[in-house]
Amino acid sequence: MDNIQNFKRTNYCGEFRMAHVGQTASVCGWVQRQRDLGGLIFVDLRDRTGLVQLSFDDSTAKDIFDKASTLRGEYVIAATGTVREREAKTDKIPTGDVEIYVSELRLLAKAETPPFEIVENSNANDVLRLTYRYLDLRRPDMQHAIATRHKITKIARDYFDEQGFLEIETPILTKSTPEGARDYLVPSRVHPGKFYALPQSPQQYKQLLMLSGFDRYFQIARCFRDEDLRADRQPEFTQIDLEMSFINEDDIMGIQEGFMKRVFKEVLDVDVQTPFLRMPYREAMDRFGSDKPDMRFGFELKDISDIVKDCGFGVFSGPVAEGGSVRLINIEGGAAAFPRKKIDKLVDFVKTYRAKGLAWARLIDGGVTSSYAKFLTDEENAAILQRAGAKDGDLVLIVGDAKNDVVFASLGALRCEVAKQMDIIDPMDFKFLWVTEFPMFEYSEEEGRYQAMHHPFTAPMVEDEDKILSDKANCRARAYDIVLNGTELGGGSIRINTPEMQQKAFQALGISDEDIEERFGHLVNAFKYGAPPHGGLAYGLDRLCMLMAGATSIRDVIAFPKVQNASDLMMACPDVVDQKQLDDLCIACTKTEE
RNA sequence: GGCUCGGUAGUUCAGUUGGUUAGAACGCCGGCCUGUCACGCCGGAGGUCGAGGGUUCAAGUCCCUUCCGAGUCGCCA
Repeated sequence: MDNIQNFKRTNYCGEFRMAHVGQTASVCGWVQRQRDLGGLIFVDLRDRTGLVQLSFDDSTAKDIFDKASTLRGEYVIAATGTVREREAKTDKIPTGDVEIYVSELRLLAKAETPPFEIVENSNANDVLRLTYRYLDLRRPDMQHAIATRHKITKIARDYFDEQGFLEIETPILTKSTPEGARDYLVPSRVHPGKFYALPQSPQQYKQLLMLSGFDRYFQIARCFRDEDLRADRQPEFTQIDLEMSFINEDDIMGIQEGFMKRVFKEVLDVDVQTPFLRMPYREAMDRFGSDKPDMRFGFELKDISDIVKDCGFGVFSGPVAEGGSVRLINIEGGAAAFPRKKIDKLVDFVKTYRAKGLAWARLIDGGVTSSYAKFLTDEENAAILQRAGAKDGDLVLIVGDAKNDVVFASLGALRCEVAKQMDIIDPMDFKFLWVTEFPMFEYSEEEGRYQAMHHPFTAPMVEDEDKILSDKANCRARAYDIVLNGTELGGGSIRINTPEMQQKAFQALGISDEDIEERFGHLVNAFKYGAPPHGGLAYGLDRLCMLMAGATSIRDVIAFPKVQNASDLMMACPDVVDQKQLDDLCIACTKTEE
C-alpha cells in the first residue's frame, strides 16, 4: 500500500477538457472500472465531479503497469500523468476527449467488492442501499441530490441575509408540548423522572425572538416528530424557518416568492412566475378536494348534490339527506377509453379514502355507458353530464358520502391518481400556490373537541375575531400554506400578539387556566411585555429538495435517512443501552422488543 | 393500528396445474488480448428460495405464524 506523502491533487477528475492537453495533472479518487486489454490498461477514476480515464501501455514503467493491472473496482488511488488527447474519443462522459497517461500511481486503499454496483440509477433495493448508505452516497445521482441540497441551503442563507434576517440557533433540548405530534423525549439525569423534548419546530422560540426585537429571524432548523413515516415524512427533518415583525401576510409572501424565484433560477434555471396564485382554503377544497392542490392539471370537482338530492337512487340522495354531498370530476383526454379493469382499480382506490364506492360514466361514440344511469331519470342524467361539462371521450367519476371530508379526500386524491396514470404531468412544470384563510379550528372526532388547525398562537382573521368563541366552525385564521405541485412545502401564519387574544384562543380550545400556565406560561407571560405584530413561515427543506431534484422520496435528498419503522439501518438504531445508563436516568423498561 | 405490494446466487430478476440436479443477466475469481470506455473471448466459483410451523409421496410454488422493506389510510397542532 502506498501513502499520499508529497502528493498534491491538481484537478478534480471531471474537469479535464481539450484545453488541458499537455499539462501534468495529479488526480485521486475511486476506481470505477478497470479495462485490461493485455498490453494496454484503462482505468476510469471517479471523484465527486465525475470520471476521467487513466491509461497505461508498454511505454509505462513496468512496476506501474503491473500495479495498474491489479486495480479493482472501488480501490482508492492517486495518479500523476500527462493529459493527452485520446486516440478514440467518447461523448459518453464530459472528459471523453482526453485521458491521463500515468507516470506515477499510488494505491492508497483496497476495497472489497461492494454489495451493489456503484452506478447512476442503481436499482438495488432500499434495505441494501440504506444499510450501506456510505456506498450508496458514492453514486452520481446521490452526489447530485446532496449537492443540490447544499446549493439550496447556501442560497437560503445568502438570500435571507440580504433581506436583513439573522440566523439564530434555538435549543434542541426543549419542553414537551402535548398539542400536536408526539414528542421525542430525552430523559434528564439531573432531574430524575423529568424529560426534555426534541423540538417539533422552533415555533415558540422564534416568536419570543420577535418579542426580543430581532425583527427578522431565520434558521435552518432540525425538527423531530415521533409519528409514522411516509415517502415525504421523516422523524427528523429540516425546516427553513423564519419569522418577521411589523409585517402582514403580503410581506411574508413577498419575501418567500423572492426566495423561490431565486432558488429555482440558480439551481434549475427555471423562471418562476410571481406573485404566486392565492386561493382560500374553502375554494381549494371545493374545486380540488384538497388543501394542497396540484395546479398542473384540471379535473376540478363539481357539486351535483342539488341535482340528485331527490333522485330515486339512494347512493346519491342518501348522502345529501345526511348532510353530505355528491360530487364529480370529469376526466378529459380520452379517459372514456379506460378499460373496465382500470376503472375497477379506481373504485378500489377511492375506497382507501373511506369512500363507499365510485360511480362512473363513459362517453364514447356519442353514447353513454355508466354504472348509475338506470337509477336516475333522463333529466337527472343529462343535468349531471351538463354540470360535468362532459363531452365525447370523457370519463365522469362520482363520489357521494354523508361526510364531505370523505368526498373531498377521495376525489382530491383520485384526480391526482388519474393524472399520474395518464402521464399528463410535466415534472419540470412548477406551479406554486398560496392557500389562505384556513379554518382556525378543526373538530377532532377522537378528542371530541375543537383543536387548532395550525397551532394555538395563530391569529384569527380580523373580520372573524368575534367568532373565535361563538362560531368556531366558521372562524378563519390568518394562516397560509405554500403549495408546489400538490406538495405542501410549508406553512405559516400571522401570530397572536396580545395576551387578551391569546387568552381567548386558549379558551376556545378548552385549555384550562392551569394548563395554560403549566404549558404556555412562558409565552403568555412574555406577551405581557410588549410583543410586536409578527408572523412567519416554515418550509420543509427536504420536500423542496425532493421536488427540485426530481426525487420521489425525501430519503433521496437526506444523507442518512430512516426507514419506515423509524430505524437507521446503517447505524442499527434505536438500540438497547447499558443498564448502567438506565440506572443513571432512573429509567426502567416495562416492555422490550424480542 | 388497518390495507396493498414485495423478499429466490454478491446484485437485479425468471421459475408453468406442487414433480428430475432451482436458471438468466450483470458482478466476482482465473486465463488470453495494444484503443477500450457496458471492452472482447475462454473457463470457474457462487443458493438455509427471509425465518418458523403445517398440508402432501413430493413445497421456491399451497396454508398459518413471524421478521424485514416499500406505498398508503389513520396519525402528522
